[in-house]
This record gives sequence, structure tokens and C-alpha cells, in this order.
Amino acid sequence: MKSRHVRVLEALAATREATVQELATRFGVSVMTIRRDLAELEAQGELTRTHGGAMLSRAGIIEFSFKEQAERNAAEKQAIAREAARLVRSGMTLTLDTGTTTLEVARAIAGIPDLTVLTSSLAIASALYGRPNIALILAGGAVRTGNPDLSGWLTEENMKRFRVDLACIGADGADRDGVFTTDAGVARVSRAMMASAGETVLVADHTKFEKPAFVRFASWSDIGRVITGAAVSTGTRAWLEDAVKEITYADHA
Amino acid sequence: MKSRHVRVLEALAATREATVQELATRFGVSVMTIRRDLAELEAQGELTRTHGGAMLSRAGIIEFSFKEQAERNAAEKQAIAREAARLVRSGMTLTLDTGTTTLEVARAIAGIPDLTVLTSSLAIASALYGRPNIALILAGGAVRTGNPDLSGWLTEENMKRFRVDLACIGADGADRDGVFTTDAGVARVSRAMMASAGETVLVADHTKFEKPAFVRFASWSDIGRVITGAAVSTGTRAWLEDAVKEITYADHA
DNA sequence: CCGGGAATGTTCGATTTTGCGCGAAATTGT
DNA sequence: ACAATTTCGCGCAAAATCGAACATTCCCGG
Repeated sequence: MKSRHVRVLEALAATREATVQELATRFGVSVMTIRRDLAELEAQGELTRTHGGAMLSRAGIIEFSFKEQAERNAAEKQAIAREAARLVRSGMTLTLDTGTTTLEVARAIAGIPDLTVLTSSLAIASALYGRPNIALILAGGAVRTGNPDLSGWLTEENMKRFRVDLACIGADGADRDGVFTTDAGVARVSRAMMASAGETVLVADHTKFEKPAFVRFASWSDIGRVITGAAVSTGTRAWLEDAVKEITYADHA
Repeated sequence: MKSRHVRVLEALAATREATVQELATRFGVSVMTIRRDLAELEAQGELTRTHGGAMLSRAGIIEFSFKEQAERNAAEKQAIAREAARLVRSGMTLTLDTGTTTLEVARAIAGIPDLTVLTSSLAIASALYGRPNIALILAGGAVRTGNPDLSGWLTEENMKRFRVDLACIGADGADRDGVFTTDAGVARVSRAMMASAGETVLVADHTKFEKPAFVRFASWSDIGRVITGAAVSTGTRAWLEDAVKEITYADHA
């Protein structure tokens, strides 16, 4: 039933409006069920009901959607994000890398006053869009297919034009030799981010460790701080604490 | 058992949602076991339970919304967009300005093969995201508050780095003296777009004419072609046809 | 081979969701 | 303005689902 709510909204996102009858046959339920769905969604402010159907809410607001990849270890990532947010003070400038973990960081810092955020992720841009307390700068570049983010030479060059207090970067893998990602273009963007930041913090959940991933874009000497989950193995902690000065193990009870 | 948790998430990553029954038969366990799995995974924030099954929690719908008169003259704007799409051939490069009319143009050209689109609008980027036939480049810059688009010096400089076949620009107003918009930053971006395009086409519905709007960002000599609605007054047509070579009046029955 | 604990299966009452009938309300056509 | 048509929503009953308590099976070290 909850899933049908989402589907109704998706249907409306495409056609802008739909009749009760259409939706009922589309989902194979009775009209009364659709009516109840629409009533709830209207109560949530998601749409506006009309006679015989519904249209997208708030007369004249258009909604668009990017698809974000399925997220794993959500609770751990949120705990990591909360720790990362503690590094951020009012008035700071920071860059946020692409990734689901950094997206959680974006959500965690959304309430801090007077921030300037530079990012290459459209997902993060969406999450912070409309916040009056955050000046949001999107690096230009080619939109990657399949992932809502930017990469390419333009993205890199744009990154080099800025200097920020803190770079918050993610990763697809990490081992003794350094930090990895799966996409070469994203790797170059991440390097540019680190180069123009006063401090670099790596946010990565425990599953990323001991798992290399195609492109090594940073060595541990480039990383000033690591925030990860409490579930990292003791074996990993051994060499990690040797390679990086500041390490935080975020705990999600 | 831990492996089943992962496999449940994998199954959901594929189908985005599943019923308890499906999962139970799929893994050869009882429904109660699946329920317990789902309860744990929900506690970890990995998914959202529904009645009868579960769906991905952060199955991320990323939303940009902007408040403008969108439904106003929607049919006319779509007719204009269809005409504009006829100018676009496979293999072309083009820039799309911010605005609801240009957004309709983006939707109209979404099916044309092998296009390269450069835009400053997050709404357009959203509409064209995921299309394999369109190489999408987003100009960098500051995200405007209240409107899902980019402006500022970075946006302008990025625009200057490209040369495209066609620039499709919108407007908030137009009169004998030229073309207007309400935001000075957007005006500068539009100017940069026109400067780097081989041809410029203005798309604007009939309500925009005889209505200046703060910043004049183009004179009629900069505009190669105008596409508007059939409802423009004869008085306006008189001077417009004198100022611009190619004019198309799109008709929406 | 045995015992303890965790995972799984089963039963059954409570909760939620769904569909239908009918009168009220709204929209449309004349 | 009036009437015909469509749509809406409330109450109630049927169906499905959920969750707690208890029984059973599996795993693993001693």
C-alpha cells in the first residue's frame, strides 16, 4: 500500500495528472482504494486532488527526479555522517564528493548556518537545494550516465578554481595502499577536490576496507582524517591507525 | 542468515519492491522468517516495510522543484517546443536556457538520437538524465535560491568554453527594444549562451510580449529565429516580423 | 554423543487494508 | 436555474497481513 503511494506519485510525475479510474485499473485495485490513497497523499501535501483524479501538488510546482542507487548500510552511514557534521562549523566552506555516504553528510549538515558547499553530485545538490542557510555551488561538467553526478575535465578545472576549508570525500574501496574508486573520471575529480582543500576527511563505511576498486586516487598521506564505522576489523585498525592521524569510529546502536 | 539479508537487499535492488510471499518462496523459508528479516533491515534503515512486503527506503527520488506559473499556457508551450524540436537534427550540439518553455523543448527533443546538450537548468538536466542518446553537460555555478538553475561568473565562463550549433533561450518579457528577464545573473548567462552559439532561437509564449522585465539581455539583432504562439497580437507581429527574419507561430488546437 | 543457544516454523488473535452500497456533494449540460 | 450524471466519502464486512508466544530444528563446542 505504501508502495502504491510511491507509484501514484511516479505516475503523476510523468503525466502531471491522472484520473481515479486510470489509477485504479493501472494498479488493479478498486476506485475507493485509490481515493483513500489520494486522500492520504493530499494530507501529506504530495498532490492536489481534483474531481475525478489528482494532479501534482502546490499549483504550479514541477517535480523532477533523479534515481539514486540503492543504499546499503544506511544506519552506519548516517552515524558516520553525524560524526562528520561535528567537524563543520558555521561559516565554513567545504566540498562534498559523490556517493551515498557523502549524501548522508549533506543531510546531516543541512541545518548548520552560513555554509558554502561545493559539490559534483546532483543528489547532494538536490538534498541541499532550497536551504537558505547554504550557498550551494555545483561544479560543471558532463553528467555521468547511471549516476547523478558530474565528471570530466570541466569538473576538474572548476574544482581547481576554489579553495575550501574541508573536503569530504567518499570511496568505493580502501586498503593499505590507499583509497580507491571504480570510475577513473570520478577519481580525478576527487583528486582535484583534495588538492584544493585545507583538510581532507574520508568517510567510508566498514565494508569498504580491505577491498580495492580499480583506481587508486589517494594515498593515506593525503588523508587528514578518517570517519568510519565501529565494525572495522581490528586487523584493519592496526595499519589504519598507523597511516592516519585522526580516526573516528562512528557507532550506531 | 546474514547472507539472506544481503540477498533480500539484492532482490530489492533489482525490483525495488517485493512481497513477503515472494521472498519466502524465493529463499525457501517461511513468511515469518522473512518478516523478521525485514524488521531487522528496517531497523538498520536499509528498507521500508510495507503491508505485504517491503520496498527500498532510499530508493532515491531526488527532487528539484521550482515555483513558477507552469501550468499557465502549458499547451502553448508544448506546441512551441514541438516546433523548436523540428530545428534539431541528430548529431547537433545545443544549449538550453532556464525556464519552463525551454524545459518543454528539452522534453520534446528527448528522443532525437545523438545530441549533446549544454544547460544551466537543473530541471532540464533532470528531464534529460538517463537518456542514452543525449550527452548531457551541466554548466557549473551557484545554485539560485528558489529556482533550480545555475548562474554566476562560473556559469558564464563555462558557457564560453563551448561552441554549439543552436542556443535555445527563454525570456520573461519582450518588447520592441529587445528581450528581458527578471534576474541579472540569468541574463548574463543567457548572453554567454547566445555568444557561443551558431544560431539563437527564442522560445516564448504570447504572454511574454509587450511586457518588459527588469533586465534587457538581448536585442532583436541577436536573435535569429523566434518561436511563439499563434495568439500574439497583430500589433506585436507587425514590429516583430520586421525585427526578426524567421518567425514561427505554433498552433495548439 | 550431548546440551545450549540461535534461527526457524507454527498457531492464533489483533490490526490493517480493501471492496461495496448508498446517500450527499459537486460538475456538467440545457 | 434545474436536472442528469458523475464523483465522493462514510460505515461495515470480508480478506489479507502482522506480530507475539510457543514449539521445533539446526549448529557447534565440549
